[in-house]
Formats: sequence, C-alpha cells, structure tokens
Amino acid sequence: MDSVLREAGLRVTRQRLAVLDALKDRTEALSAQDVYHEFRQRGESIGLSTVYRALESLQDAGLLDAIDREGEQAFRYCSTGHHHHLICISCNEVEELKGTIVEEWVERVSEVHDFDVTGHRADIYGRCASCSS
Amino acid sequence: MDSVLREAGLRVTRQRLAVLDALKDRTEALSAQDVYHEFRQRGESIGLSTVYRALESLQDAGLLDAIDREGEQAFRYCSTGHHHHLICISCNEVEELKGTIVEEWVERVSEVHDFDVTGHRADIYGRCASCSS
DNA sequence: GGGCTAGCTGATAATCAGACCCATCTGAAC
DNA sequence: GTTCAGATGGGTCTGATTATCAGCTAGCCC
Repeated sequence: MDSVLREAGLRVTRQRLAVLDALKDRTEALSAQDVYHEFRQRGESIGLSTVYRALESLQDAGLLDAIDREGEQAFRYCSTGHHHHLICISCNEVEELKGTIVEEWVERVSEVHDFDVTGHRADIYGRCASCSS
Repeated sequence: MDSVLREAGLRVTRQRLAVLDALKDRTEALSAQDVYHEFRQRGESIGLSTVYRALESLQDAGLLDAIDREGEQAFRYCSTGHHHHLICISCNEVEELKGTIVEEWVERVSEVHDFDVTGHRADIYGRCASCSS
C-alpha cells in the first residue's frame, strides 16, 4: 500500500494510508464528509482538511475517481485506465464501464466541430438491481 | 415570450421574463450568480433567490439545460429534445450535440447490468476553435 | 541514529453556492 | 374590481470546500 503512494510521488503518511484504506475494497463512492465521519465514529483522529487534501492528491495520482453527486463530490477507488461509471443513486454503488463507444463518439465530435477536447464525462445514473426491486 | 411560460404552466412575471431574456440569444451558459450580477450591473432589481427559482423552474419546464461547471451549475437556453453538450471551458460557449450513439450505449448498458436507468450525462469539454487558436 | 527541511497535518476562519423563511406583492381567474 | 395561490425579495442559514498558519514528521543526508 505504501508503494502506491510512493510511486505517485506522495509522502507516505498515516492519514493518506487511512483514507486509501477506507476507499479500498469498497464499490461505492464516498464523499470527503463521509470519510471524515467514518473516521470520527471509529474514534480515529484525522482533520477534515486532511481528508480533503488526501482525496485530492489521491485523485491526482489516478488512484481515485471523482463522481458528481448532488452538491458534493464523491470518490471511488477505481482501476486505472479510462472508463465510465454506472452509478446507483440509491446506495451509491458504482460499477465501472469499459468500452470504446463513448471515446469513438468523442473523437468524431472533436473532429467535426474542430474542438480541442480536454476531457469528457459520460456517466449513467439509476438504481441497481437490488435497489430497484 | 409570455406564451412559453404560460405553456409551461408558469405564471408570467417580470422576473421570469427577464431571466429568460438574459439567456435567450446566448450560446454560452450562465450561472445563477452570473445572471444575478448582470442584472445588478444593469441596475435592474431582482432577488438572488428569485434568479435561482426562475432558473430552476425554467429548467423543469425544459426551456433551459443545466451544465455542470466546477462547483456550480450553469444554464443555457437550449432546443427541446434530448441532446448532449460540447462545452468550451474557456469562453463557456456551448454547442448542442444531437445523435443517438450515446443513447444506444446507455440502453445497452442498462440491459446488460440490469439497471433501472433514471438519467445519464455525456458532455465533452475542451476549447472551441476560436479559443484554442 | 540524529538533524534538517520540504511536505504534511489539523484547527479554525473564510468563502461560496444554494436553500430556507416569511412578510409582502401580483398575475390571472372570476 | 376582488380574491388568493403562486411568486418575490432579502436576510439568514447551511453545508461543502478552501485558505491560513503554526506545529509536526517522513525521508534524505551525514
């Protein structure tokens, strides 16, 4: 676990490891507030600012993906490589979607519109099988 | 202009007309704050809450499209019918993208993952031809 | 192993979009 | 014209995120 941080050029600290650990092995996305409160409930000490900073640097390092939630950002430990998300608005469960259809679309649009594309987002929201039953 | 509001089941008020007017004939997206400050600078009186409410109800009525901007929502007067956006991060210019590729993708994913889809977003960000030169 | 220092932490304050409240106002239906 | 549900304004509140800054510490050098 240390190595992932080190490779990303980040100093290995207790707090970063704790944040990474809280997101690892989870398929749902958590916001900074979620993570912070989870720590507090467990009696672990961490600063709110630190949680924000840890999430940001882990995202920059490509270890976490940010997911837009109504009014706040949530983060998920994701595989590397570009992908999209299937997000359950009920339980926050997130599935990764791999594939090239969207990328091909972006490529085509960028050419047709003479647009210098810097990014795109394509996410699907809804209810997962267990939440919609 | 009145008729669009009336058809949407909204009462025709000076403020709603003003907000609609501020967005109409513009291709870029404006946030509630943008709209509010534009009014204030012109010396027109309107409440901030009213701007928020007007934008919300106009969006609900399908007259405006919401666009996610870093930390805030922006709105654009858009054609009816589902479409996606090509957003210039430099000048906020927005182009509408029609097409069914994304919808087909969503449809397929929804079936494969047994997901009750309630919405999706597929927007492309970058620099328009004139901003990238 | 000890010291040094850039990078990190944490508490608090500041900021900023947006929601809420409530007294007042006004379209529009009669 | 009267009526009143829906709309407005603005002040206050909330909740997420960012800035500040003094103190701490990981990791490098000796």
